[in-house]
Amino acid sequence: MYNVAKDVRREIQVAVAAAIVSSELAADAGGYDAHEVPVEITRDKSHGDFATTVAMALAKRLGRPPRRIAEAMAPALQAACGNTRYIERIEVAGPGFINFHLSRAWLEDTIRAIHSAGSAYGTSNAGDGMRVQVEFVSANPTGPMNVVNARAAAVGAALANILKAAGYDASTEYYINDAGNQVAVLGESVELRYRQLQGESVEFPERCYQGAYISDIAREAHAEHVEMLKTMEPDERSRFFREFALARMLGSQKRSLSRFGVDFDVWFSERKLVEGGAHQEMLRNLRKRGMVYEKDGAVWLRATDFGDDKDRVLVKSDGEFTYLAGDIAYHKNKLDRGFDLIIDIWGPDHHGHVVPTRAGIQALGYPGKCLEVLLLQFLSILSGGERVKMSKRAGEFVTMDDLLDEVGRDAARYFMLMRNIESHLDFDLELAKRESQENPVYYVQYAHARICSIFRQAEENGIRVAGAGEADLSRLAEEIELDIVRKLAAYPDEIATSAAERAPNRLAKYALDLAGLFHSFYNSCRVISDDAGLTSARLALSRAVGIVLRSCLDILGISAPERM
RNA sequence: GCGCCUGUAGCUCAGUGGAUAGAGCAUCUGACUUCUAAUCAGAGGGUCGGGGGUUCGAGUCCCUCCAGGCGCGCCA
Repeated sequence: MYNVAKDVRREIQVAVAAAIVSSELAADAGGYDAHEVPVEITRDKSHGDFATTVAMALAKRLGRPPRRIAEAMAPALQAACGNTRYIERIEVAGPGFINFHLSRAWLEDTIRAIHSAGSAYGTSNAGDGMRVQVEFVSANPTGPMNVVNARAAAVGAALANILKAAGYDASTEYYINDAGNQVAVLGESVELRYRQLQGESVEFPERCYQGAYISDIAREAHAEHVEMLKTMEPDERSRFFREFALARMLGSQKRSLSRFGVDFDVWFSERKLVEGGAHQEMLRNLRKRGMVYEKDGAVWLRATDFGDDKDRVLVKSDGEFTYLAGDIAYHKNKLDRGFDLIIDIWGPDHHGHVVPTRAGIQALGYPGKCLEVLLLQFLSILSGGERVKMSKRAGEFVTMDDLLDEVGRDAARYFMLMRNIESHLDFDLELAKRESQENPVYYVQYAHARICSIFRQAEENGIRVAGAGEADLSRLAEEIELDIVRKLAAYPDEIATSAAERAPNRLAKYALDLAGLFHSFYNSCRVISDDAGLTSARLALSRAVGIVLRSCLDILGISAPERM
């Protein structure tokens, strides 16, 4: 009984379906499958605990007003209440809602369910074990991790956790762009700085990476390999700088991500893909399917067959593969690994690649819906009320490490997650640092710390903390107490919805709302009092809130401190 | 020109076709002899960018217009 709301929903669905069949509506409605009955937790508790809009949904089919339909079902439903565990009474309201008022049993069962499920509470099999890969960040290894990467990291990691909690078989992947031209430019940039360090007067072209980190790597190369470098031939030396710079950049990126608390199941190297001949294989496959043709010395993909507005070049007239070809080969590789669904998180500047890439996998014979691309909007950093100017080319970017130094992991994570992914995010550095009521991350963490504090206090006072099974939960009678349990009961739904909508921000909002309810409760009700029975019940409630808050914070990648 | 995203309270934003559109901040008024005041209680504040449409019902879906951001390479 981990998910009481689900049991309630089922009970209502069965009762409604039975009511339709046994009422005068049966002739017109025909059979009605219980699973089709829409049941939702009401937003406003004056409308009862749950409600169905089935009467509105049937209005068209039956050709009568929804309110009449609801009224026709009401007697049978009311009569059926006696046979259910949870439904106490029903009422028809508004344009045709049927509201279900439940007995307290469902709230008390919810608390007990949370205690027995512990950290597993909230999980479901909504995703039905679907194999999903989430690929995110995948930055070019040509500069340090920056704040845009940080948003992608926070969102991707949280999304993967949410999918897992909702019953998807999710794994995370980082694509290392180690094969492209930009790695050569990176090596060249470091080598030129190195030569400048040696006193040579060489020009540093604009196409090279301008950031100070390039010189840092050059200094490291000098410190560690100066003797060896002296003996190298020019070609050999260029190769050395390319590999050395690449290794240093990757190391630095992994270190930053790890500081941020984000790790990946798979680090996938583009170079390995190229060396394995994936591009040629893809091309052979497309040729066999008649999906490519030659024109102007290039090889073109028939992308227009799949909704693109023009065909796309896969092999340039100089014989090189395009970026798109690499992307298609990579996605073919992913799908061949057995994933049912690939979710890519890209920047909005790549949105033009979505249709061509999908066309590519469709041309290879995969359904287009295997690939879902989430376009994560960029963010601005605000400092002193001003937008901090960032330019990738000039190497002027607020780095992930700067952000971690400034505001810390938890605040950074929360701020990255609080917005809808397709909304621009203004990240206010001063606000994220402030330890005050303006800062939502501390608000949530503080609720958790408070709960821990209550249990410490209980222990010091020698109060025996009973399990939820023993506590007399009927003692919870305050409105705020019941509001909290209603919120806790909605948690599994909340995770499932966040997963289905790919919306981690929903869970961040949920955590904030739950914390708010708890703070309100804390200020109006004493948990530990002379009344042992009431104390026991309130401790059980507090523990349930603590379990759910911790679960939310874990999923979002934020720590749940025991003291603050 | 075409495509994608955004437009909701002074500010930042929630809001899976449902009932009287919500929260935080900011502003104002109150609450620490208390299990943590990084907290709470209360107040004010809205033509959901404009206009059409779809239907029992639209902030939500469709069309159109306006405003802002981004993208439209045999670059990556």
